[in-house]
Amino acid sequence: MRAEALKGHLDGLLLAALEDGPRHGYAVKEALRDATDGKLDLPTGTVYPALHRLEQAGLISGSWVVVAGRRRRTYELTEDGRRSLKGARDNWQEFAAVVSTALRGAPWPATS
Amino acid sequence: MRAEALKGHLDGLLLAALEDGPRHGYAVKEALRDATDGKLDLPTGTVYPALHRLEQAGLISGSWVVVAGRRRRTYELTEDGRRSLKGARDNWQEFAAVVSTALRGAPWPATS
DNA sequence: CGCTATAGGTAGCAACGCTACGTATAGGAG
DNA sequence: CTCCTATACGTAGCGTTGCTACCTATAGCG
Repeated sequence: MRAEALKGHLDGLLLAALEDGPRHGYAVKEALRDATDGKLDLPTGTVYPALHRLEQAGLISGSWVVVAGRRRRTYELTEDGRRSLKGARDNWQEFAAVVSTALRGAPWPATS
Repeated sequence: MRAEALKGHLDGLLLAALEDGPRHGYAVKEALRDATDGKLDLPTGTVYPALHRLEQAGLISGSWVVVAGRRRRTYELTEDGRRSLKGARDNWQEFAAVVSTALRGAPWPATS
């Protein structure tokens, strides 16, 4: 998968991974990997800063938990986050439709 | 459409717009707009630099033409461009499938 | 004569995902 | 006991890239 391809679509994926309950960052990364059959294996340097952005934006809220001597930052969706996820899904639908149409090519208006 | 959404997907769209014959930059912009029912109305500041990039990369080749006293830069796909377009379509298919899957959410692995 | 559509262009910016690191603990392999 | 891997979090800096805002110029119409 090309590096730039994800730009602007990552946030929705992260929100979706938190939709059915709280998860910590590493688990989000794994959830996305598992759900996509390994095809979406995000580097941690992508996941953590993105989660920080989302928290900053108020779309998720995080809290520290200690499990088996390891500290975890657990995130859950806020109400805004839920709304944003819905918006992200709608946007994706439209975006995908537009790109699919334009990429398919035909029928182009006659070449002038 | 969110600004960042297109990142990494523009090149394929431009190549697709040139698939069935040479077009100049402005016509490429119009072709994409018309083909997507006005939903993909790229600013010229996006189109022209992108075409320059594609020419630089050897995916399209351009030449100046004068039509009705107006100079036009007409582009056509190179062989590399045709290959790249094919690759872009394949990548898009995979990318769209992955994002659609992850965005849909279910079924996530059990929350640990 | 002014306005719009057509046609091309650039400079500079902002966003954002990635690479390459660094820290630390738990647990199994040897 | 030690080493290695998986788990878990983090940041600095970079490169790409589309966009905003602007500029130039011609054709054609009111």
